[in-house]
Amino acid sequence: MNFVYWLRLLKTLSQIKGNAFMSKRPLRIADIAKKAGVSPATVSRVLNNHPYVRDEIRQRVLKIIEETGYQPNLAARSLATQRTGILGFVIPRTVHTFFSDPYFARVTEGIAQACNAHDYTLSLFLFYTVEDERRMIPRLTRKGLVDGIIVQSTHLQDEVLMRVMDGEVPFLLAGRPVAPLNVSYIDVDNVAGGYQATVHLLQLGRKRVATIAGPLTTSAGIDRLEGYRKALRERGLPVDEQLIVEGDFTEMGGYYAMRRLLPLEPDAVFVASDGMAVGALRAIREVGKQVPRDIAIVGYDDLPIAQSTTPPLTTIRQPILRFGARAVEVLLDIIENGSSPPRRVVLGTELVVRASCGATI
Amino acid sequence: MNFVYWLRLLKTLSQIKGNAFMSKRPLRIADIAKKAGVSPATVSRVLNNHPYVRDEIRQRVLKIIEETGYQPNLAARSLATQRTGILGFVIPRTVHTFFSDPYFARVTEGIAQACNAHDYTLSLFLFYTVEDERRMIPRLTRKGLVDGIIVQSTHLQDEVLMRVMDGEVPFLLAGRPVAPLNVSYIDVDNVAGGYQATVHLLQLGRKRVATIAGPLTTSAGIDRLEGYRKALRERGLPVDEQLIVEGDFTEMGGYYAMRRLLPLEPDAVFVASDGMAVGALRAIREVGKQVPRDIAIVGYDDLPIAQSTTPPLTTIRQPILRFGARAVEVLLDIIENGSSPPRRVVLGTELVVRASCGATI
DNA sequence: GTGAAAGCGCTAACAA
DNA sequence: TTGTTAGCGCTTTCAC
Repeated sequence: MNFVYWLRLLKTLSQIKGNAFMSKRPLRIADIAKKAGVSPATVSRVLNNHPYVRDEIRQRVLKIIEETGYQPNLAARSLATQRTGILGFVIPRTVHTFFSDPYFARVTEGIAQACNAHDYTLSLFLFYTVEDERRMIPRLTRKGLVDGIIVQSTHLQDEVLMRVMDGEVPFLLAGRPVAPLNVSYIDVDNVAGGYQATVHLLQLGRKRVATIAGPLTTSAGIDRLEGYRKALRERGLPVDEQLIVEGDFTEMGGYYAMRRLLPLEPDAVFVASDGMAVGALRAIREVGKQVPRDIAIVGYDDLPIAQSTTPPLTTIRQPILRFGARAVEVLLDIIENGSSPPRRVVLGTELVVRASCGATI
Repeated sequence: MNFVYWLRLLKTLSQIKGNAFMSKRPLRIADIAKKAGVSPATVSRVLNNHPYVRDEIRQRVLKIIEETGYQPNLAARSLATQRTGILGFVIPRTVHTFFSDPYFARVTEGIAQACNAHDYTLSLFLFYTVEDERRMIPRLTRKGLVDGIIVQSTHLQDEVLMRVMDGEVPFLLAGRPVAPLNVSYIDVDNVAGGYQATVHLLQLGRKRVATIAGPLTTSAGIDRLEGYRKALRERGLPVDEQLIVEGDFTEMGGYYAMRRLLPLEPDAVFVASDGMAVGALRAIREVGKQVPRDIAIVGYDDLPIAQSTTPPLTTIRQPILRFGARAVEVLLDIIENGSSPPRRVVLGTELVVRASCGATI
């Protein structure tokens, strides 16, 4: 019994059993048409919910589709319609916190849910090296792979953004671009968020309010800091540049930023992300100071972790899931109706008071 | 100047500037062929690195492709080759911790990196509702969308798994299936990991070693607990079922599990994930006990957070990134060479000693 | 309402 | 080595 014979045997067996070991040829639209005694065009109409199909025939076709488990071949459909039903979510190389910042997992979830709801498939493009970007971007930006792209906003002049802008595929930025580009974006009102947080601390009577900012190469970092400055300015308070330390949205970054801040004896800190706030709490605990008694803390994001720190974090809630969902909706709108004029969607934030700010609840 | 006129103007402008505002028709292979004075077939050969193309011609074609920025239409290629160049990563609805457990973000990263390296695109299928699954699975399991699927292993008899097994698309389970199915999977040696952790605690002289297990509906939960049992058994120690508490891989779950354990006064706990360990540490801190003096802790995963807890976590390191990378490799192998015989890949674990176990380093 | 036929843009077998 | 040609499976005019 030689190998080829054995292979053929297996193949036969698998066909008899009808399992997928070596699968028979998938059904095509023509097969369904024949079984239903209609033309492929009619089956296609049924598939795509076109009007002008006699109801009796529609039912007959649907029944056969149901019985056979027929699924249209998506590659063929894409070729014919010039649509793939896939949306891309792109994280440029310069966003190195995709993993360490739970924020991104959450946004991804929001986008995924919205894709499910709108019957789109989500493709994730995580770039790590220049080589990754060089190879994948050209595909991404040509028709035939994705119908639209959500690009995570990042450093000024990021190459990914430039090339996506230059491409043929509709796109939307997740996060305001740092430079004032004429593109569509969706963002959270980070200035308002930073402002809310800082005002809250000031209203609680704190005198030396410091901030651990996000990376000042990102609009989120810049805007939250701007909100902080605005709050001080409006109340006629001086902005002490020493009390502003830049972090990188990671726990470690928050820890080290807080260590730099501690000798300056702030009595409150607005930390521009919950992740960094966790690190800041650790730094404070290590020197034996108490939160909120000695130092009050307000974070940003309202990730689940904010409820589990000791003490629980007062924080600025971003509607992260809704952010992802809206991003998909806006992108679909752009795909349908063109990218002009650019869409600008800004979602609001909300102060969530817990224990770390020292407010009596 | 009415609206239509204005639109037409913009369109003209955009064409002059050559930007993508309203893009001209993308180039096809025939256009390149004409410019190069060869046939489409030759261009195709160049594109696909076929031999038997005269070098001079190859260069000429490549030059034109370069100049024009031509990119082949992927839908058309997919239709012709019956390959899409897309791999799917599926998270069934019953895995509700995709967001809260950083483990998944990490695995996703590993898979994404490997996809980049192998020139595949990654599609993410996060299911939340039965409805999601009902609608998306049939697509997923028919040729034309993805070339292969990585399915996150989950509860016994999960519907997703059943339907993927029944489909036409090659697949690989991430995580041993709970039931002994005749399918390919990749897993970490969780029994060995649980064993290592428990033995370590016993060797440090701990007498009442408890465990916070993962969900016992998952193979990871089951196997890590089995490792714990095995360690006690081998040393002739009794397994006190009271000292085994089931968690859910979340921080909250770890917290509550530890609260149940505290009255039983264990002097050590093997916690089956770092996330749960963070919760356990919090519960211990709240009752004023000290780690590792009163209670020693060993976690599982070696996520970055393990380095930032107080005290830093001794833990079992899983090669998560490598797990994702290997998963892709094995899946590609299955796609190339068929799913029979089933592949079984099991990666090793490693004990990382930090402070929480009380070992003098 | 329905069917015939012409693509969608690429690959691959076959012929030259 | 290269070109010709026939699909890949679906949608969509256009005619009936």
